[in-house]
Amino acid sequence: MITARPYAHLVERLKAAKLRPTRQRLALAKLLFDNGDRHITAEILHDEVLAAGMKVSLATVYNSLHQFTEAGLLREVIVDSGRSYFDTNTVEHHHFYHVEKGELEDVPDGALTLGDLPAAPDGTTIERVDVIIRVR
Amino acid sequence: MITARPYAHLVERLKAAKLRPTRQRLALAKLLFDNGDRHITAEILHDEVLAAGMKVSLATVYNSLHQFTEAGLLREVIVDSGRSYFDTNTVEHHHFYHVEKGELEDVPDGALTLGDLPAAPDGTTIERVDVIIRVR
DNA sequence: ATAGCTGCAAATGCTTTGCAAGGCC
DNA sequence: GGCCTTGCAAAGCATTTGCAGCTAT
Repeated sequence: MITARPYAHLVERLKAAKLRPTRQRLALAKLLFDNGDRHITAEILHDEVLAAGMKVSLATVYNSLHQFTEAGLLREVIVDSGRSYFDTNTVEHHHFYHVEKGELEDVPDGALTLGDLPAAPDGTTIERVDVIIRVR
Repeated sequence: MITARPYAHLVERLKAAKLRPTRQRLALAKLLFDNGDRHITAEILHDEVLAAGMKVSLATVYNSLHQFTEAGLLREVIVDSGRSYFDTNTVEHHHFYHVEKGELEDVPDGALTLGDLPAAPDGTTIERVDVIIRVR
C-alpha cells in the first residue's frame, strides 16, 4: 500500500520516541517530517492525509500531534485562541503570524535578538519564551 | 442602585469610545478600569459582575469585551488556545504566563529589551509584537 | 497474547449568533 | 420614537473522551 519511499527513518524516529510505528502515525510523520519545516493545524494535516489517499480519523490526528509534541518531535505554537499550530522545527525560534491568512512563518535565525530576560516571578522558572510578530 | 462611587469618568470614557453608557457596560467598566491593571477572561469577569450583585449575561460580557477592545480600551492577549485574556493595560508591553495557574502578569517596564526587529515578510507590515514568557 | 492504538460518535468548553424585548438619547 | 443593547437559548468550532474493535510486537 505504502511503498514508494523509504519509511525506515520514520519507523526509527517513532520507535526512538517510544511510539509504535502504526500505519496512521507513519502517514502523518511522513507529511510532517519529510517536507522540511512546517507549521500546521490538525485540520489541515487531516485534509492532507486524506488527500494522500490514506484513512486517518481526525481524532487520531489530534492524538498523534500531541504524542509527537510530548515526545519532542513537534512544538506547539499558540497564536490564535481557537486553534493550535504545530511546528516541525523544534529548535527555539520565533514567528511571524500573518493574521489574515492565518499562516505562521519562521523569523530567520539571528534576525531577532532577545536581550537579557527578566527574572521570573517569585517561585517560578522560565520554561519557554515566544515572540510573535503579528503582520498584516 | 449603583451610587457608592462616581461613575462619571466611566460614562465619559464610554462616550468617548462612542459606546452608550448602559448599566451593563458601566458595571463591567468599573470592574475593569477602577482596579488598576488587570488580566481577565470573559468568564472571570462574568463571575465578578454577578458577585457584585449585578445581572449581566455572559453574551453581553463577550460583546462588551470585544467592543472595548475595538475601541482601544482593552488589549487582547493570546497565550492559550481555548480562551482569551483581556488586558486593561493598552500600552505595548510583554507578559509572563503562569502555565499552571493560567495567570498572566506584566513583565516590568524596561525589564526586557527587544533588539532590532526583523523585516516583515514581503508585502506585510508589522502590526504588533508580543513576547510571552511561559513560567512554571 | 496483550498492551497499545484507532475510529466513531458523543461530549466538552469557549465563544458567537439570531432575534424578541428592553433601554438610552 | 427610533436605534442601539441586552439576554436567552441555540448554534458553532476546535478539541477531547469513552469505549469497542483492531494491530504491532
